[in-house]
Amino acid sequence: MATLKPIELHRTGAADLIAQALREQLIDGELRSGDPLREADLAEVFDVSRNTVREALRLLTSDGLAVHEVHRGVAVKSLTVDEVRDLYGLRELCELAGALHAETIEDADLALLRTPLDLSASAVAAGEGRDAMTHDLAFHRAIVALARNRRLDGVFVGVLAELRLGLALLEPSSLEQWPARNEQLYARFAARDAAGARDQLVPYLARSRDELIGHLTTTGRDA
Amino acid sequence: MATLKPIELHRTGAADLIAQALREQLIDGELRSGDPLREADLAEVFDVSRNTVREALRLLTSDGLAVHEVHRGVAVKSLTVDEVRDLYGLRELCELAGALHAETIEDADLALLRTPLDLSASAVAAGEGRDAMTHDLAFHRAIVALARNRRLDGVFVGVLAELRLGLALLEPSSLEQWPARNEQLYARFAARDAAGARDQLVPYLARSRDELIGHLTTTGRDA
DNA sequence: TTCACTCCATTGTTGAGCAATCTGCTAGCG
DNA sequence: CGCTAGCAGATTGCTCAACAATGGAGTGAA
Repeated sequence: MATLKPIELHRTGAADLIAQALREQLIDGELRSGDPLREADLAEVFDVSRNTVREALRLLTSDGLAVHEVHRGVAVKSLTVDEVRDLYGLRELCELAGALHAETIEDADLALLRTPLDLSASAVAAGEGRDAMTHDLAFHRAIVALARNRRLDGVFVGVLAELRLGLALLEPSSLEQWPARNEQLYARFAARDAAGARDQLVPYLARSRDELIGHLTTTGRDA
Repeated sequence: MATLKPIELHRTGAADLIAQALREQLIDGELRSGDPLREADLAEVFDVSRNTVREALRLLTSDGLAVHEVHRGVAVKSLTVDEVRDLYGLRELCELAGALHAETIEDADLALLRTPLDLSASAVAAGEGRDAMTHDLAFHRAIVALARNRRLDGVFVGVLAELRLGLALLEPSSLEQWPARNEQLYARFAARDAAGARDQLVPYLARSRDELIGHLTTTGRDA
């Protein structure tokens, strides 16, 4: 056994692949809130059977990214203002749980915070809105990961995925202030200052939330 | 329009019904961790097609109640010790979020805590282990509901559902101390004492967690 | 306008079928 | 005796075609 192939640890079926493809179209904004996801159409696009599409759609709906009404089909979820509020409440809970561990953060973990921060900043500079957001959210995921609770991580990625439904519609210009704010937040972690991180985080999230809510209420009933 | 029929607000398809039936068998302990869920068998039992069973199984796996390996099928999830630890960590987060609101709790909310408490106590007295646990968990759900965040509620019910996979295997005798401990907890809420509730809750959960972990490690590798 | 009805697109579910893959058994081999 | 290869049965992954059930849009009459 000269060389071993570590690939394909987690093989996935067609339904999972399609669900993932749809997820990516969601965060790219190619699929907008409210768009119907018709089984027959998707079956043709992905060249699979309708049954397989149905499985993929079940996955999306249980992720909370789509809604399913009997005999009326599946559509991309529309976030209401109340839902955004709840999502941000949960997001705050997750991130604060991570921030609690700022006291005892190790250098290796600090590096895991640093990397997406830099990537996000350069993406903002390059005008790559989608990448900027992806890396920004990775930064926050790294914060939550400090709590070392995989289940919590799972909840958080679910929250972010749903938030992205709305976040995808924000103007790119609103991203420009993020690097500076993230940098301030990072400084609190680097200083092992948990209370400071907390005090930084709460208004940060409140501001982000209000921005999204503002956008939702001006551009239309919901997103 | 003399009489209106308020039923069937949320109609459900066959797949949802089957998933729900399986969920109930899980909490009843009729299905134990590790049991395989074979498509053909279930299709015959529920008298539906294999495709419909597959959809139901997708739902269960995305609930975290079952695991799915490609070409090897679906089986009832086995909780590892690490997962139980993570689940309790998340559970603590949820319940503490609710306990924060003990200061401003209203009488109506207090009643919502009281009812499941009494139901649980009488179920324990009657030796109805399953009902006792159901109402006990409803009590804790009511605590989380104080945070008035539906998304948080959703996370919490998911956590409880997974925990029940292990909880179902506990001896009924270990339930007997619960009413007294719940009563103490309730007293803190009735006194609008958030800090007291918090100090009561943390060791409560730690004890419950250790009991479950102890059971897991003695009776077998995992649950 | 407002029903009532009809038609059509879409979903819900079935059943059969085949390829891919896993598992346990058996035969052969040292 | 132990070990490996390979065969056979069981199970899953996915497809396809069909039909029933439902919702929505359009049509026409009151």
